[in-house]
Amino acid sequence: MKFSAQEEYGLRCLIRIGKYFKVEKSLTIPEISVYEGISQHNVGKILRILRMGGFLESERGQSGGYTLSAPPDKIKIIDVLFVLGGRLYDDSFCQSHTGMNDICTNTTECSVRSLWKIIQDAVDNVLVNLTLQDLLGTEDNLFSLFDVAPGNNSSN
Amino acid sequence: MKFSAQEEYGLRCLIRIGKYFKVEKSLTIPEISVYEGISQHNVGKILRILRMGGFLESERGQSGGYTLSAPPDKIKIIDVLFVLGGRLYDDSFCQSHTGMNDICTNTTECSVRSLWKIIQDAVDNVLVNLTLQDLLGTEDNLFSLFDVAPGNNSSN
DNA sequence: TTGAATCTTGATAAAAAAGTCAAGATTAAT
DNA sequence: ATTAATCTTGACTTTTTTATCAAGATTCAA
Repeated sequence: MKFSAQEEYGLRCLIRIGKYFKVEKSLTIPEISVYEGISQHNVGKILRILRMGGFLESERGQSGGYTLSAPPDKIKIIDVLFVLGGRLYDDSFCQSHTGMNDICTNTTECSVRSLWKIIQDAVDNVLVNLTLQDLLGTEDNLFSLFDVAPGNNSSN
Repeated sequence: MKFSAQEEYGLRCLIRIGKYFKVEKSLTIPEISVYEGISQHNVGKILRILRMGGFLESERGQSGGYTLSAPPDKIKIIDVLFVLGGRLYDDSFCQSHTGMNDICTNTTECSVRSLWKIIQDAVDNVLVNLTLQDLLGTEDNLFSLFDVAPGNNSSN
């Protein structure tokens, strides 16, 4: 169970652009590349995905660059992650045999699918109200939303 | 955010073997291959991982095969998934700069890491008390553990 | 209108994951 | 002992994901 590089980099680029929303400054691919340590080509590729997903707007030309297509508190992280990396469990998978539980109980596949669905629900529950705005503040702000102690990295 | 094929197949193989635990029957690679529709070679590769992780025991020879190394209610799914596919977020990553929140707040990387950690915690919370035993029953049994309606596949 | 800076796109290359293969080692039955 | 059935291991091939490249299109300023 892993996040893809696209999810990691995509979210970082979006946060980076989001930090400049309130000063109405757009960011260029070279700028983001330097800030995030991702190659320009890769930044371009990732921003294309975010743009086509409706989260960014771009302007060409000498004074071009990328800006958010909506205020940070209107951009839902759950939607962003879906565009960047899909979902763990897609309901449509088992729609073909909804209610046919006699089949599902005999296949280990459906036991596993059920577990994936439960995990997906747990993740959705975390993300459902989370917006880009929540990721623009300090780390502490984010943790406090979920009652997680900031410095609880086990030992040390 | 995806589960790997190894996680999916590994869990299915483990559940399959677990279903025979109470009748004390071992399963062979060819049997599991047929049951789960996975090639024999791939089953062998996956079972090796589970065996080295301590969840399975194997016996060679003409009457050989695989059995659980412990009763299903003693095998924690969280441990199985860790061996099969690692974790979303590893605490050791940020241990090097615990408390240095002034750095973390300036890098988008740490905003994202914090989100990964929160999601990992949510998943752990689902898995912490889940054992293989819970996956051996019917689909309904599993859903009832988490208050999920069995037939809630949105529309249809 | 020329040039420089930018985004855009499809094709290509590199890396990682998944799956396959072949040869070997062990065991039990005959 | 011999044979047949099994697990074991490392190497190999294929597929998917990730990252790079090159050529093009757009915009602004001088």
